[in-house]
Amino acid sequence: MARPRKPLLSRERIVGAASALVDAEGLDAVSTRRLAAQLGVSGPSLYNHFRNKDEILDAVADAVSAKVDLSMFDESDPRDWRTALHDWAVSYRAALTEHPNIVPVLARGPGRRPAGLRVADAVFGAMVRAGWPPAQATRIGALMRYFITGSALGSFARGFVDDETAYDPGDYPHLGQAHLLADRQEEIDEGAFETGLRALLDGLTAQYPTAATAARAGGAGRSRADGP
Amino acid sequence: MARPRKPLLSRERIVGAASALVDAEGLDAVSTRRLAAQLGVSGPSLYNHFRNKDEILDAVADAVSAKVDLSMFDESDPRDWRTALHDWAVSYRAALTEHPNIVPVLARGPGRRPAGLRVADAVFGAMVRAGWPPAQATRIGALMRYFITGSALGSFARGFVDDETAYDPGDYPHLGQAHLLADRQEEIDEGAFETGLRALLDGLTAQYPTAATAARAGGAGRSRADGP
DNA sequence: ACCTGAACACCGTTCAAGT
DNA sequence: ACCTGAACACCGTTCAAGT
Repeated sequence: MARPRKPLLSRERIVGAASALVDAEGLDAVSTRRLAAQLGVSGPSLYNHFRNKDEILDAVADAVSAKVDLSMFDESDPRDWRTALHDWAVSYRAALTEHPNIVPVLARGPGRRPAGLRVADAVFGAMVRAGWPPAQATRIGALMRYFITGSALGSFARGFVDDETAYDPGDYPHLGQAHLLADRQEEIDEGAFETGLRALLDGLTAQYPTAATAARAGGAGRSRADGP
Repeated sequence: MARPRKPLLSRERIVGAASALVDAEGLDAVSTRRLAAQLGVSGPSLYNHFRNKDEILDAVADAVSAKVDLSMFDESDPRDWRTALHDWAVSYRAALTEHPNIVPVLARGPGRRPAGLRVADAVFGAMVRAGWPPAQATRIGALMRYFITGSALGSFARGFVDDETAYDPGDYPHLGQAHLLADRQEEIDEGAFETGLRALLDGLTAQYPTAATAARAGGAGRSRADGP
């Protein structure tokens, strides 16, 4: 065929097909050859649009980040950082659990993908506006990410086998009911997420700088070390 | 050569060589052929000891779980669940950051690997002994796992590029200092972990059932739904 | 610029054959 | 039981050739 008058491919089409393949069959099922076949082209064509396969998967992950709702950081009272952080975390987790197979890629870090950066930017900006010192705002963005991606990645309950004999009481004295976890996977993971999120927000609320502690810490102003 | 009088391989030798390869060159560098070459055998020999490559990587991950210190759950005052949970989390994270390349495998879930199960068993048992209702103890084990593996997996700072021009202020109004994060990776990730761990423990302390709430919740005793 | 087929250097896994 | 080489059906990526 050689070069067609109108390009057969685009980054968007490739990312769309790759997303569908990841969702349907998992990360391991994505090969450049299979992906190209679904797009009706030959394997090497993809390399006109992406440098390599990893870049395609990064773009798939970033498309998920792009779906995370960030409006709560603009619209709400900037002083109510707790509610905004809560609603964002729930929205973020929902976006990830809709596409669980790409989470390992997404969890590799936010720093090089535009939508992931937009998320980091929004959280950091909102926390600073709410009165958190910049160094703490950086930490909050990071630790929330840890918890959210960790919960989307490592389904705790999914890891257990639905087999009463799998967990020998001699080896695991407290796991007598563990085989029941497999059945109630979603409920348990969601309960753990909610309990953890509440604990995190309660704990952060307790660390929120009052006027007194802010005055004690103040004076130096924002330094180079406060990031990002 | 065919069959030697003394086996050339063992599961332990294979796991050891695989661990070294993962640590030195990353997950992608592990192929059955390279691994076999380092062990002085041909590729298919591995299949006499493991069903497939995934099982080898699972065993590598489990070897890391086996290094997590669990003694705090036996030795300390069972009422001091907070200190035990803290020390365990620090020990767990330390084990993971020593072998960051295997964390994606480990994060897939604890349910099928013996050392991972031993960890889940110890945490669950200690929380129940400390007075947490079983359903909450399950959640605590899960949410702590989320946070710890999330923090080991997705280094927040590592994701940023050390390039002042990489973060356009038009796109990311609050990320003016983001390129500085790359330099101070370890410090930032550790600070975020510590801040988050403290927040989680503070928040859980606030949720710890007092005698009053325990009495209110009591009566039914432990039910099938409390897992695990 | 954007596609193609051919080619290179790999993969994971199966299997019959050897001791 | 435990290793081997050969073989199968794949990979990601490069590159010259085509329009």
